[in-house]
Amino acid sequence: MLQANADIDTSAMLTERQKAVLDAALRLLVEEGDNLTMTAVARRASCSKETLYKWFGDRDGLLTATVQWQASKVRVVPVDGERLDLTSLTASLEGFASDWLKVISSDTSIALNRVAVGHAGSGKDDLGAIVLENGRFALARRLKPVLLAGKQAGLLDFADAETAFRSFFGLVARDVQIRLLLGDRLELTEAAIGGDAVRATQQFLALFGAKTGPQGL
Amino acid sequence: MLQANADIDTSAMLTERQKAVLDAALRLLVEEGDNLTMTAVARRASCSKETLYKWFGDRDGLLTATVQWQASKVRVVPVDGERLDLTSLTASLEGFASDWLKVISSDTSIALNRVAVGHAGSGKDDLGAIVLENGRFALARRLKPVLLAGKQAGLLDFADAETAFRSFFGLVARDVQIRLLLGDRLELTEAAIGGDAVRATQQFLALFGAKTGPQGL
DNA sequence: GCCGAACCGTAACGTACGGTACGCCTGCCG
DNA sequence: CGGCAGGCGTACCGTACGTTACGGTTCGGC
Repeated sequence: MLQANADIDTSAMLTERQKAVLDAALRLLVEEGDNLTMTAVARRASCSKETLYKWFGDRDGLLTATVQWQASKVRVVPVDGERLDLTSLTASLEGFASDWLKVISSDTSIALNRVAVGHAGSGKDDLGAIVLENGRFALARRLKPVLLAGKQAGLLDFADAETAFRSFFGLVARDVQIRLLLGDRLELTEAAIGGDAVRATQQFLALFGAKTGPQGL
Repeated sequence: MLQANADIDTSAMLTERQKAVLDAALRLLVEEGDNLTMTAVARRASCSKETLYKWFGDRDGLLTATVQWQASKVRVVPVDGERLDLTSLTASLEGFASDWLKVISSDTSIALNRVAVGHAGSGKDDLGAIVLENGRFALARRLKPVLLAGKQAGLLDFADAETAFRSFFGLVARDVQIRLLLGDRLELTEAAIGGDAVRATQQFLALFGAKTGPQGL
């Protein structure tokens, strides 16, 4: 389930003009939320509605193209799972936590998640699946190799990488995402994010750190 | 901020008929999502649209009344913070975790959160604030006395009840709520919820349990 | 039995918006 | 230079839905 083949890179077959149009739609989505109109997109992008329909089919097509376009912009570099000690593992986890908090508190992420959640009710399109695939599941794909390497190096101890990841996810995100989506003002400064990242990492290490660590004497 | 005086009990000044109408609207909200029409509500509730407008002002008024009505139905009993030992504290925490997972995975909670998130973008009404107030913040109000009692009894150790609560929240909910809101199929059986509740509680105790516990010899 | 208020059912109105058609301009190709 | 494909701007259509108006019905009070 939840395949949604959202990982095939559709951004390759987009002309520069089309990308510009999608960027305009994205900005408008951040400003207006789901109640953006085709006319507004056309005006903002300085193109005609007919072009929008020719390129994207209908309104839902434009929305999914916009979401996929944003997703394609944050492709990530695979981590190099080489020589791992406790400090490098800690740094890596803190980096993931900090990045993730920055993402989910960004304006565009909030706007995208809002429309995806709204559309998830009436299953017209797969916005929810796309967002999930490029958000939470992409994060898991990136983080799990690190966790497994940490286990291999004897630094971490867990039975299942999936459950370990989900606990890390919970420790990092806590109630932040749902509060932001529900409109709670909750300014996350750079410093607060950094603090949360080290706290979450410490807690995760306390839960899943191997008993036979460097302090094992 | 986020006051939204959503805790004044408006359900007292509702006639039985009005409650029935709101129940119909609620069921319809679960089925149809945010795209429910006034006509549909009137038909389902066997009342006239004129009555809907007379009672609730406009569509947004009906929506907020529905959300508040649902919120008023889950008023909770205050816990008795008496004689607390580790087993009773554990049981209490597991109860909170299990209840919370049951709530956020229920159809009505998902539907309500979906519309509230959708409306949070364009601040026409305060659905997001209401849901937040009766969801996450109500849980905090109920749980914090337990945490403080646990600290008082020497069973827990934390500096700030708020941050301790948020960690507990993260350990319990993890990625469940956002996945459900985004439409991920994710059936939580009674057994799975129970297992998650004990796991989350154990992890929380591992993080915040006092070092000088019953095993302190 | 009668009155008025509340309410039901439904028809009607206004508008916003998705979707389409058409005229015009511009740049490319032969 | 003529045609033409692509694209802009805009006017237009159809429809769904929020909102209002109105006639008919029930019901409590005198």
